[in-house]
Amino acid sequence: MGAKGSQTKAMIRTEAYKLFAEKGFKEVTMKDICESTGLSRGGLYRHYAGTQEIFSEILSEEYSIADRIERHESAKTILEDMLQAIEKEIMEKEFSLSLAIYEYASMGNEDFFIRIHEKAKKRWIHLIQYGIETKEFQETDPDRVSDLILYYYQGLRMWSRVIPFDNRTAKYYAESVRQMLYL
Amino acid sequence: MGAKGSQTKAMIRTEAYKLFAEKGFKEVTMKDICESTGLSRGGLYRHYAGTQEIFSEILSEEYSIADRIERHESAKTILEDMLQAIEKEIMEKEFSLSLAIYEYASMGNEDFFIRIHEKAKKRWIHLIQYGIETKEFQETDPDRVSDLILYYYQGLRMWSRVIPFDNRTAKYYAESVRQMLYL
Amino acid sequence: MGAKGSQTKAMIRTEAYKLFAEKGFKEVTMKDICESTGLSRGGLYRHYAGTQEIFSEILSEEYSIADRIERHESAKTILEDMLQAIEKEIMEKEFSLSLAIYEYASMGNEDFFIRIHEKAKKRWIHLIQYGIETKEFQETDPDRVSDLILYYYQGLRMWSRVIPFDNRTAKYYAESVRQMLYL
Amino acid sequence: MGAKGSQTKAMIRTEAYKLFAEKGFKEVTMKDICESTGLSRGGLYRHYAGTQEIFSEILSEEYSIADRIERHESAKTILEDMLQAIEKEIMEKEFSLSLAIYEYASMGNEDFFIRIHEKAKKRWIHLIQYGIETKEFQETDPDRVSDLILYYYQGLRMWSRVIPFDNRTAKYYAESVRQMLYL
DNA sequence: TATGAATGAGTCTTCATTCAT
DNA sequence: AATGAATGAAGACTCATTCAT
Repeated sequence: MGAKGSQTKAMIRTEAYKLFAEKGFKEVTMKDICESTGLSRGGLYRHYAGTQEIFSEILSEEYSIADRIERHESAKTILEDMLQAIEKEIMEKEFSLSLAIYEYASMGNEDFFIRIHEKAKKRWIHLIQYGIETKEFQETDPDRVSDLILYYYQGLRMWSRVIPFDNRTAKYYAESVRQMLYL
Repeated sequence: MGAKGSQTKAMIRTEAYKLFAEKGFKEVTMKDICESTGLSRGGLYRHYAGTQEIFSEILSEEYSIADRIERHESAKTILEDMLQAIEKEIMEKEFSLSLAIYEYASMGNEDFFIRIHEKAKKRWIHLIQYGIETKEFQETDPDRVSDLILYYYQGLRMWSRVIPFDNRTAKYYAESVRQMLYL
Repeated sequence: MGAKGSQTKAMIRTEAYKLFAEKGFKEVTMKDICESTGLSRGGLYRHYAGTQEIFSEILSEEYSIADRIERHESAKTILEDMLQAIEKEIMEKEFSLSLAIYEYASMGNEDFFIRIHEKAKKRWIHLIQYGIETKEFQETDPDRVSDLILYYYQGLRMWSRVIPFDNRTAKYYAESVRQMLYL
Repeated sequence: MGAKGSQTKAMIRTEAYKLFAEKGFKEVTMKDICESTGLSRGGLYRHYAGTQEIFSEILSEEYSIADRIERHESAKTILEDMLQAIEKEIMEKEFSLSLAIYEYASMGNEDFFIRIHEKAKKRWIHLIQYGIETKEFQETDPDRVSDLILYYYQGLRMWSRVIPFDNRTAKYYAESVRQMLYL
């Protein structure tokens, strides 16, 4: 695969991302992607064998970005950075793959998401424990609180597609997390 | 519509429910429902014009049940009843329409769900305010806390389809809500 | 078949007539007729085995009426009566079965229409010959002129469904026929 | 669309023409056309979205041919050419789209035919006026006579599908028109 | 006679996928 | 690499027709 090929693949992913964000996973067809990219049937199939393959590459990209979050000094700084990132994501619902991810996961691709979820949970547990150690956070059960933080976030993320949010809703999230953690 | 007709319709809904719970909304076809019910194509269409119609009748049933929750004496009793109902629902994921509902809502049927959500939120706000008045609950912001309770629940409900929960996860929910509210 | 039965049949024909006039023969379904008459599927089938059967009975009625035209004294009087009847029919296009008849005839029922046409032609030839004898009409070829009169009429009748006529068009018909025949 | 594509489209039109001529518009299905052309369902739909689309392209071809009739020197020559073309068409009923056109027009596509009819009428009126000027034709009302010529032709054309014509019938048409026009 | 539930065949339409070019 | 024609399977939907009641 030469340089041109990987450029085309990247372009396909970019276009497909928009479609998945808009319509979820199940409703996007190879035909749709042909039309968005301007490629012919055969041309598209040369790069990707189906929507699953495209979507799973998009996800890998997504989550490798999610992993890139770096560590700062204080637990508080890290927390505030994370909250800010989440708030932004919730409000930019037009770019959210939440429906697509959920559909995809429900179609027999649970494993990938279990792994993602476990990773995310570990990160939160880590952070909470660290904050407790540095006396920045309350003494709480890190396992329980990370569950709350994660599923609350998932709930928000999902329904932001459906329910028109004012930014109060996103603010509440940050506030609730702070109340759970800060002294 | 005679007795036989409405029996058949009820049977169709029962079978369709299982399919929607299993595969979500988009993936269920009229053909699937034919096969599950043992009806012919024409026979099914005599009763329902499409999956949308069946699903929306199932939802109406569902939510009219959800509305039937009555009021008890103390805020605490009501809360515990609600938590128990939720816990049960999360663990019985095979009966959950969550994916189907989410897909259906995302397909241009937002209004119905906004209304449902508003109703549920009002119910929680009411309960929280009532608990504060009776000195059973802490002084909190009912709006914010009800958001947390609702979206956390939605997140759990959704991902319970995908992530294998131990009952710790459901217990955490109840515990977190209690911590947010009780003195 | 009791009195009630033949009443129901007559009612079915009346309703079906409207449908055939509106949509032609091919497009009318037994279901349509059920709905128009308010009868159930089984109820309708008890009386008629299909749209063909209904339509052919309607036609028999139609043409037995057409045959009922009586003879008057002078050729001129008879001609004027015929022209008037035709003019009326052309303008009342909403009651015209022309499309339905044409479709029906083209579906393997030619014989019936050939007979009808031959009868009509004979009638005109007769009239023209009679008029020539009584010196009311010009000496023309009755065979040729009756063709003109009949097919011109058919053309008008058909396209009156499609092309919006002013009554000039119908008047022209009468005028042309008069020019062909009168001295 | 490459050369192969437009060849296939032409082939589809050719085959569809035969079917429309044989069965009218309403009775021809995409499946029929698949079978005639030897194309698969998807293959056919790649070129045409439905019978309407195919038929309307066939009509455009038809009538663009009809428009191609050129002007000659004398009114008489032109008239005789026209009559000959018409006579030929009437006798070649197996190639006549008359039923199909009539059905199609009656299904809400009146406009197209009104325009066609108006054009044809204008052409006849022109010719008649020209013939009167050149003293080749009698002084008649061009409007009225063109109506006669056109609707007589339509009537003939239609019923030639149903009634077995001897060529006398077609000859009569020409003769009648001549009698109406020539001195 | 009449009802309306049910059947099954038929048509429409869309897609994933393949393949010759 | 890319095109776009073609396939065939799948699903939606409609109807004529039958049958138990």
